[in-house]
Amino acid sequence: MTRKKVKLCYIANDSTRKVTFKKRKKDLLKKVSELSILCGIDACAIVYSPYNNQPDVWPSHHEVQRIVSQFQRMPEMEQSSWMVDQDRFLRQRIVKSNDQLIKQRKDSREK
Amino acid sequence: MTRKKVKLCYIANDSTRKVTFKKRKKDLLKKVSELSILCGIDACAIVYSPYNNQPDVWPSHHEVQRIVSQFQRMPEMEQSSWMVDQDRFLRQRIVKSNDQLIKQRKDSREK
DNA sequence: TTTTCTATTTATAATGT
DNA sequence: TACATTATAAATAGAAA
Repeated sequence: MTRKKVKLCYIANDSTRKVTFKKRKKDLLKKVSELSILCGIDACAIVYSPYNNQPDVWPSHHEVQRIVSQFQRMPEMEQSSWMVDQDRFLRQRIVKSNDQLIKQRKDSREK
Repeated sequence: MTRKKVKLCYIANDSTRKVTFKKRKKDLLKKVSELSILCGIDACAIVYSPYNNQPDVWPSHHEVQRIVSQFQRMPEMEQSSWMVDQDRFLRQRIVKSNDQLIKQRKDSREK
């Protein structure tokens, strides 16, 4: 993208790929942060890599958990708006169950 | 950032904020995609907004589910390596519980 | 309102140390 | 190997349509 318009495909060279990863990951997380602040919205990113056992995330691990569970409460089917009014009872059970999990994790941390 | 070095804080004006959101969200998801392709890694992003009921995500909803469940199986406490060997039973219960939730959702979809 | 334009800032690939 | 520099590509804020 500079000195040469890079082709968007897997970087074969190990050290080049690592350097690119580190730089782009940093800038990506910065962008997530900026979007969230500028627009006052919830956003998160999770980036796995062979260089860390743990993924790099934005914002904190804890906040990602919150946003992710919000995401998981809205099953894929709702997107296409089939079953929207059906199955309400079951979805409520899922939400409740998720809340319990979150509480469980919280308790576990505090222990 | 151009014509003026914008201050990194909540954009008060509604229409400006919406325009900025749409542009930056598009570019953010593009960046996630590029990082993933260039470096051959798993990454995902979830962006909520008041403009859509559903969050904007990258990659597909289904892939985000996969990455997110990978994330959730690695509790926060493991990061700081306190309680790593403690509390194993409880964590297993959480994982199991989570698996049940996923199965529940799957069943719900298939119903 | 939303889209297009563009001056300027930001990101970044290659190179240097 | 990792960090600093720099020339160029990409993103973008504000204005104009």
